[in-house]
Amino acid sequence: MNYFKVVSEIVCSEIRNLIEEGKLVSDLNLGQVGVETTKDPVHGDLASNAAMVLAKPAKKSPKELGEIIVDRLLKRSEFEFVSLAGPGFINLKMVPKFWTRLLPRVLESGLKYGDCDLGRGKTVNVEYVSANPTGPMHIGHARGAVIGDALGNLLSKAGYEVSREYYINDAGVQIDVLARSVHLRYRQALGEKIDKIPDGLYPGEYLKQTAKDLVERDGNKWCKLKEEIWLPELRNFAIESMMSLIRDDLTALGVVHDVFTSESTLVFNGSNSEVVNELKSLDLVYIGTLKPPKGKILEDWEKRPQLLFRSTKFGDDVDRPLQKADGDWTYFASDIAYHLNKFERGFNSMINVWGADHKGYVKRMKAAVKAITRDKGTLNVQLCNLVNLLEDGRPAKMSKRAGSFVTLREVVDEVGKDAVRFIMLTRNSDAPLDFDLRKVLEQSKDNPLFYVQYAHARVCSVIRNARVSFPSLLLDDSSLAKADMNGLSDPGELKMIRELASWPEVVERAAMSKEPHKIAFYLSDLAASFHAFWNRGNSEESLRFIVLDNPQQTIERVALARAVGIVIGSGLAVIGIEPLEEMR
RNA sequence: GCGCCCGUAGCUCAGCUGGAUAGAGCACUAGACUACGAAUCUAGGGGUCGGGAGUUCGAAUCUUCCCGGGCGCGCCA
Repeated sequence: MNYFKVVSEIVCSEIRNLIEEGKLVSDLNLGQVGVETTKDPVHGDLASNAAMVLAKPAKKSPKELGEIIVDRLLKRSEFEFVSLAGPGFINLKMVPKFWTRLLPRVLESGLKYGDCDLGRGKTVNVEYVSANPTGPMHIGHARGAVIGDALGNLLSKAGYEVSREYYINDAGVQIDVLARSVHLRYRQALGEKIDKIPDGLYPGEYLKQTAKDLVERDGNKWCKLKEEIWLPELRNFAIESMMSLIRDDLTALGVVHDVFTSESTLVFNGSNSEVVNELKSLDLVYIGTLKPPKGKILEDWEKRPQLLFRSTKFGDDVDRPLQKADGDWTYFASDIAYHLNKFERGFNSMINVWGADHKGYVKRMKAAVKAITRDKGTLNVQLCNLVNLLEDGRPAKMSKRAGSFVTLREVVDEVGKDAVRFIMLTRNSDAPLDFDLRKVLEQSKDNPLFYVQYAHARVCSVIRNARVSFPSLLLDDSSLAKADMNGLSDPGELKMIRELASWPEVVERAAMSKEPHKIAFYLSDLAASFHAFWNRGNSEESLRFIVLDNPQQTIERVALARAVGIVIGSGLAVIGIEPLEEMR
């Protein structure tokens, strides 16, 4: 149920009637006809562009056509007024009842209100976080984690079957480095004196625990052996240990995944060579030499023939190497195999949430997906930009522990997971974001999470107080849904209802553009309308939610408040936050 | 040099995928509490939407060229 569509359909059906009656030419395409909200209330609630977009094909001026359509719409009971304005807008003001009858629907649907069938049950794979298993997560990872998680929630609200996935990059040389770093800490744990972590190894203290766990499991078994002997086992042990760290971090943030796919498993199964053979058979692979990039000095550049994928055939700027000089597959080759693997598991539609530093990688990956799925699969990449961690407007001090950065865990412990989640969604994902550790704890409207939660808490407070003032009234959702809502006619009330009415549209738009931050913006707006109306009750008692001498009005206002609460809850659910009943 | 992203109020940003007089918050100014929780709200000033040209009924939005900023640019992941 999306009222934009309802009204748009009313307009279209009247136009179709006019066509049938021969008053308009028959070959009009109504696809562009729609309605939108108006900025200025004097223009009514909604405005349709019908007269403007159809003027040319109808061979009439927008004004002429508009008058014909307006004439028809005036006969309908849904509108309080219909008028032609400006360059040809058809302004529509709905009768209050059109809005108020929405409330029972919200109350009955509960948190499901706003769900839509945009996805029509189609499956979509959302891959996010995929942080290298070489250490705990930091605040930058958290942004991708939250965006991916919220996007998953959003798409499933919009009717998609969502699978959430984490790709474990456990095959590259960085894992060897990790294993060596663990071995060093391991020897240290067994009493060897280590003065300084050599360059090129991970210095993080978190590896001490991993080493301790290894000692506990295996004693000094790996201590004196050659690297060739211990490397494979320590790799596995280290990956396991790091992934358990990361899983703990994700849990602390409330981020979930359905599937964890390991790169090394794919490599081990030969998926990489398979996929390259596949590309060869499609004649998309050749041995060639790339030109050195211009405008960038590469000291160690040498001309070298390489195994290249013809990504330029699919819109990339240059062809891309699949194999390294030492014969290993490039990360790109693995990634092609991985995306084919996703496709073969039934995901035609794939979304990856990546850090903005992977921007240069997007074209080649899209090209590869196009090639390997023979254009049946689509890849969509959501890039997320940097997070600047601040403290009172200044860059936050880095953790004192050597070789460490501010970990996600430290931030979550400091401000809570809900604050992290909400703030991560207060900016478009590809814009850099300031995250101020002080501000997110402030109990003021500077802090959007607080502002939204406060509105929800006030809703709960209204209901609690109404039960005390009117012990005999039934104020559960289904009873409220039966109330006659005709008393709701104040502009502030109707504004809130219109906003509630637009929630399904907001969900649909956010899902279409894959921008979960739009949900956060919407919630702030809705909260503002609620706070505004609330405050008018301070100076004008008749505008309070609870009107002591008027139980009927109280019921209707409580129903409205409750509906606001439901929609806030529904939006917070997308973001992954539990609404609060009180804030004391 | 090439590719992508960005430039909107003093600051931080929205702007519903081309709509009417471009909007919020912060800051500034002036107001509203014997409280349905004032942790909030109301009002006011503040703009050549980086610049020029184009597309059309109509452009912050689309095209193009400049200016300014960010990121990326074999064998790292």
